[in-house]
Amino acid sequence: MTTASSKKSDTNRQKIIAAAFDLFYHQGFNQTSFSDIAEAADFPRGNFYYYFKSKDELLKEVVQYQVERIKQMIEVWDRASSDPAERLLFLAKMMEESRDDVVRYGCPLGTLTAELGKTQLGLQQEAVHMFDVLIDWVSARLNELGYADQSRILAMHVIARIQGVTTMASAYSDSAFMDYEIDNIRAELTRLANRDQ
Amino acid sequence: MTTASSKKSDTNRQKIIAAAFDLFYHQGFNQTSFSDIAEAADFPRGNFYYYFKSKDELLKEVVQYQVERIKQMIEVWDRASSDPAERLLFLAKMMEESRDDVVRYGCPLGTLTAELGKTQLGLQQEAVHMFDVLIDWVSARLNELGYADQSRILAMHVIARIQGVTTMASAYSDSAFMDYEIDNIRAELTRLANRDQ
DNA sequence: GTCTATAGAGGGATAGAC
DNA sequence: GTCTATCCCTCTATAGAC
Repeated sequence: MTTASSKKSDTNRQKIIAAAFDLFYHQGFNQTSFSDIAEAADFPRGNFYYYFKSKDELLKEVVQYQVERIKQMIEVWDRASSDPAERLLFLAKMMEESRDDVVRYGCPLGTLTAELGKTQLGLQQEAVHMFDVLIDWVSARLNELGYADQSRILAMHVIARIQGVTTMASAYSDSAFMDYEIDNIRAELTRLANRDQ
Repeated sequence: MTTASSKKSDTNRQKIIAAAFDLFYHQGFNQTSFSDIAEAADFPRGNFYYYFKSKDELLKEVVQYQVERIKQMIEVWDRASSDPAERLLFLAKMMEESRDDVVRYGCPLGTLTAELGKTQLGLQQEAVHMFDVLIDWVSARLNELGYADQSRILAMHVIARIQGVTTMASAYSDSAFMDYEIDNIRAELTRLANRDQ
């Protein structure tokens, strides 16, 4: 069967992937067991291997799921404005909306790639695809603003700024610091947009 | 015995703590087993509980060990200059010196607190003491530069900048980005020192 | 296609011989 | 004070009943 099917097992797969993403975020990848996932997604523990070849395979699908979610988020931004400067400011809005989760658990992208970077480099390379989507988009906007060959490293700089904020805000459970830095980042995005190159 | 002793068991303790710090950094806390530590510090696995009550207890001592090391690093900086602006620039030098390790494994402070923040908040609070030492010191220097009540949040900002760089540089194994951002941070430290408040 | 049972390895922690 | 042996638990993964 080559066409997309919509069997019950497919919706189960989706439930498992969504539950796994939340658990990886809240507990870490290596600290999340099949039992945890089975309980959260409400299926028998042993069924896992009917849906996925291995835990690594699950991670790859979780990453793909999150990549799609990030792309959808960006599509919403792009529909809301066609001005590159305005579009970039949605990064600050994203930080505001995820504030409480970030203060409690850190950034789902940053903490996952950091964990996997220790001893699971292959999986880290998969997880980095989540960052790629954001960086590609920021880079494209900066390119429109005239930054040309500097756009990619500046995009990484912007994402790094955000990562630093999430790390310290969650280390100290400090929402006020997060708010303070969201303003700082909004200001830097505005400065980037207004400075002629 | 109330006076400090220097038995063989004390040097063994130190060996274990140093080995555990390296392993926690390279593998993560929860991914490091007693077997790993015993092998690295060359002592029998079962002896662990002669030296430490539990793995949590070991972590606390590892944090204290690292706190002392950071304090020693700062003492060297303070001896090398008495000018607050010059002193702050040692943060950039620190990044240069740890560059290769950071690109490979991330920041030992940031990745440890991020891991523990997921499900071991008590241990995270211990680990954050490592950040406290740096932030207190940066804050004191900014205070000398006239930032008064802003000095603490600006100190957190500076450390957050560094954290963001380590996260992205290690996610992408990108030394060039790290170098680029070390220059950025050096520039920001200089700006902070020169702007009158 | 769904589930139970369990294998096999490795984790933290303990008891007790020397 | 040092080390061996081992307990009990949980983990990933598999075999095979239904």
